[in-house]
Amino acid sequence: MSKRPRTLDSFFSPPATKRSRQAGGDTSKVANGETTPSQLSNHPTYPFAVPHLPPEITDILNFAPAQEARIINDRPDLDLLYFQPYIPKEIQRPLFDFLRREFFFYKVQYKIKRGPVETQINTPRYTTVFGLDETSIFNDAGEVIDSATGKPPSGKDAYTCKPRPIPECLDMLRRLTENTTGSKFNFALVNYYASGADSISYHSDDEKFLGPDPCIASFTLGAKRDFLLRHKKTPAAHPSESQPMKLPLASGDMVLMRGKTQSCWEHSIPKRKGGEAERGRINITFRRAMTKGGTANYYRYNVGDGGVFKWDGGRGEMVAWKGGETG
DNA sequence: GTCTACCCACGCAG
DNA sequence: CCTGCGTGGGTAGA
Repeated sequence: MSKRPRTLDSFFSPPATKRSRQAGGDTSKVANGETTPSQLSNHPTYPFAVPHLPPEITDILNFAPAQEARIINDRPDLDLLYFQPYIPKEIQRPLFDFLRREFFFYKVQYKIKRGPVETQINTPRYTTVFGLDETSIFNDAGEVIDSATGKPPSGKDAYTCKPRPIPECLDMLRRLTENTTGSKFNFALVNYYASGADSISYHSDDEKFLGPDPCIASFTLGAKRDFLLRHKKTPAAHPSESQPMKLPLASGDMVLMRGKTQSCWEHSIPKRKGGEAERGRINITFRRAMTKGGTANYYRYNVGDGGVFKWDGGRGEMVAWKGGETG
C-alpha cells in the first residue's frame, strides 16, 4: 500500500536510511508475496507507525501455546484456563521489549465525586487500546464502515471516538488466541505496570457491551505479579470455597476468564514492594465488544487525556511524549 | 531458641 | 476507584 495515504508515517520514520524502503499499511506486502524484515502497521489515528514483529519472534510465536492449559473451576462461579506459559520462553523477553519500545501509552485521568468533593484520579499504570466493536469494521482504506451495510456510520450511529485498528504485531497474537480458545476478539487492551507501585484495584470486566459471560484472554510479559481474584458475595455457608485466589502470573502466562467469572468475581493486581515487580509488567487482554457504546467506553477510559508516554530505552523509564496530545 | 525491629501484605476509611 | 494509614504476620539478625 504505498498508494494508501501515508498520513503521519513520514513524520516518524527515520530520515531515509533504515526504514526508507518500508511500505506502510497494515496489510502491506511487497511484490511476489514476501514480507520485508520490518513492515509497519499504519493508520491516521496512530501517533507512530507500529512495526510488525520480526521473524525471530513470529517464527517461535507460531508454536504457541507452549503449555497445555490447566482448568481452574473448583470454586463457585469461577472458570479459568491457565497457560503456564502460553508464549514460548525464548521470545518472552524479546516480545516484552518490542511492545514496550514500540507502543505509545496513555496515563488515564478522570474525576470522581466523593460526596461533595470532586477528586482527580491518576490511574497507577500506563495503558493503550486498539479495536472496534462488532457493529463495524475497517475497510481497506482504513475507514470505519458498518459491518452489514458497508457504509460509514452516520447520524446517531456515528462514532464520537476515533477507533484504531489492532496493529499486526498484536493481531497475530489475537488470531492465535482465537484459534486456541475458540472465542472471537475484536479489542486489545494493553497495560504497562512500570513498577511495583503500579496496580489496579479490584474490578470486574462485566460491562454490558461485552455481553453475558464474556470470555477474556489476559497475557503477562515481563515481571511476575500476583493476580488476585475474590468472589463478589462471600457465601457464608462455604467460606473455604470463597477464599480469594492468588495466581502468580509470570512472563508468558495467559489466563482465559470465562463463564460466570466476570459476573461473580473481581480481580486485581495489587501493589508490590521490591524485587521483580520493579522491572515492569505488560498485560495484554483480548475481548469482544458488541456495541458502539463499548468502543466509546474503551477509548474514553483507555486513551483518555492524561498525556502520551513512550519508553525511553536510554533512561530506562517512560517519558512524556512531546506534544502530549493525539488525535 | 528467643526477642525485637523492621518489612510488607492486607483491609478499611476518606 | 485511588491513596494513606493501621494492624498483624512473618522473619532476619542480635
